[in-house]
Amino acid sequence: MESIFEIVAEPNRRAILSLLVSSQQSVGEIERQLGIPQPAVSKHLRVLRDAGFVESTVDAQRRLYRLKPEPLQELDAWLAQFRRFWSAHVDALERHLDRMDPSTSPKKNTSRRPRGPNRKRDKGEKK
Amino acid sequence: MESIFEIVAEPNRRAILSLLVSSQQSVGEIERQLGIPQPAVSKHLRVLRDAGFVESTVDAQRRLYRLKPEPLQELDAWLAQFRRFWSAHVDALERHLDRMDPSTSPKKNTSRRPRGPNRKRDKGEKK
DNA sequence: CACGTATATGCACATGAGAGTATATACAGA
DNA sequence: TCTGTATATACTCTCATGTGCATATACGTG
Repeated sequence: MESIFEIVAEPNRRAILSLLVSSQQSVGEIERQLGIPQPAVSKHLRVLRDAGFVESTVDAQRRLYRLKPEPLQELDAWLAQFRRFWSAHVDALERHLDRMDPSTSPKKNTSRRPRGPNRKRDKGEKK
Repeated sequence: MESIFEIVAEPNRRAILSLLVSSQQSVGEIERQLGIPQPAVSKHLRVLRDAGFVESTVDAQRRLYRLKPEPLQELDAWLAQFRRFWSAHVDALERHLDRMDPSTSPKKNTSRRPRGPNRKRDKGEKK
């Protein structure tokens, strides 16, 4: 199991992660809430822990699992390269709609669209 | 091939997406830049197109592929549920560092930890 | 029309991963 | 120590998927 992307590709693992975002859970609690057989839960948790998505502490016979942020932030970092791209698309869509029906887009500027060489989008992101 | 997560789990597909973020490319250009055999490129592009990650236009014998934003935004939307979580972790780290060495963190608040009701950890959280 | 280029597809194959079942390990309580 | 609970692991099976290779299709040019 190589990349964090493959880890997250599994639906049950995504469900587990979504469960853990609210609070830590024991294996049994995860099992009951998701309806996944216990060995499957343990195996997925194993994968998630090896990849750094979760960590566990021991509470008697129970193991309490909780989220760790780093791998998810890595995902976010990979996705970041596309944000500039799709915000540009939103801009284009807005301009398009603006041309078709001015009443449907926000009234920020009722007149012409602000063309020119400097269109600042990207809300302060670096680079 | 079900979910957008499985689509993105494949390293070559991620490479293709990253290539396309700068500009549209033909199959041959992708092939050369990534060193992937042409049938493999075509197959991955097929998967990406079926999932809505890319679209293509015909230019003589070439097909020019370009990115589409929606599936990537879906990924982003899924990740969104964890942002609150990891920003809370950053806060905790800041508080921790603040306690250890006040000079390393910004001077916004010099006093004790300010967040009042924010401090409810999930210690007693159960059902 | 024949040929070269560009891309897509069909097929066989190997590999890896998730599911299911059974079992092992750890712990608490009587 | 025996028993029940909680979790982990081992093993097998099945299936999907990526790859390689060959080939098909599409298009432009001479």
